[in-house]
Amino acid sequence: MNKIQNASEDLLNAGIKPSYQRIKIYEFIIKNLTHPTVETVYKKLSKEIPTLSRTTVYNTLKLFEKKELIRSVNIEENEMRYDGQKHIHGHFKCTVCGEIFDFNYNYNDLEFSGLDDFVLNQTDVMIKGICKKCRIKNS
Amino acid sequence: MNKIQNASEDLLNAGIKPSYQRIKIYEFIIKNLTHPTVETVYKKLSKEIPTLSRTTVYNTLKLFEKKELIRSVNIEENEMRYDGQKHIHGHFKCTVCGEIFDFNYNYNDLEFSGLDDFVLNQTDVMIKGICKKCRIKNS
DNA sequence: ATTCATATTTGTAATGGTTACAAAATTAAA
DNA sequence: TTTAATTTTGTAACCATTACAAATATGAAT
Ligand SMILES: [Mn+2]
Ligand SMILES: [Mn+2]
Ligand SMILES: [Zn+2]
Ligand SMILES: [Zn+2]
Repeated sequence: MNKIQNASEDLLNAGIKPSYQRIKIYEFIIKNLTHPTVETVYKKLSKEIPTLSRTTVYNTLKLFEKKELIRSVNIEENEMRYDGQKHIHGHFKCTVCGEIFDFNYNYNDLEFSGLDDFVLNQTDVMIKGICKKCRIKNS
Repeated sequence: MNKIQNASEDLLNAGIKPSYQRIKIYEFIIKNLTHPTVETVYKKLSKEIPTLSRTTVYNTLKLFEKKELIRSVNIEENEMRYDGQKHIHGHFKCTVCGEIFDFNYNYNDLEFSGLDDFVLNQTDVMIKGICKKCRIKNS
């Protein structure tokens, strides 16, 4: 049922004016689902947009997140990462290679106690460990 | 079955030499279960230990975490928090008042897919929303 | 087309949490 | 007491992020 839309339409639907920079940043995020940092987005897009500013990337990604177009991933302790996938899923960080993997879990299986009358807006499940590749490499 | 121990014994059991500063920092963390920041620990203990250095607090809390005496909580995006409670529990951050609440969930209810042959070392469940007090206040 | 107001982008400076580092102080062994 | 090892301290550096104002782009009104 997902209507295929282009970047401009997505931005307009979120109430964001689709400027050139915003379209390019949005397209990068939804096409590169590797949880890139601001610096990664900036470096890659700078080749295409030589005048691009880091501040624009920071502000634009923050704007996208506020408008719920994308999500931020905070598993890295020092640097923010962004995620173009909006469906509920968890993140696994390999402490050896640093890569961040997606995984699925059933949100409805989670029962919380101690949060009566709280409003729950966003749930994040984060796991740290060793990925398959690194586990085998260091046999 | 938990044997009641004093701070020195806990530190020794973890392989940490119980210096004066380490004992005080450890006691503060296990007695103040409000997920304090480094700055909070430093400010409070400075009254008791006027010569205390921020660096000591940073290094000591990092050491405690590595030796699995305490846990770090990363739900605050800019500042690290520390937690003297080691049992598995989740963290809720109120986006209005900023307070961080503990909640319980059943770890065994969580079934992951996509992590076959991965080594899982640490799981964190974090929720953002509005706490009861703030929800009522802003009726 | 020109003027004007608004929105967006840009570059630089400042902020703030954290880390690096070496000197000072403490502890323990010889 | 010497000596070496450990711990603590204070300062400087680091670096991701934010603040801010100038520059640029957009769009409507005249
Ligand atoms: Mn993801
Ligand atoms: Mn806790
Ligand atoms: Zn790995
Ligand atoms: Zn609250």
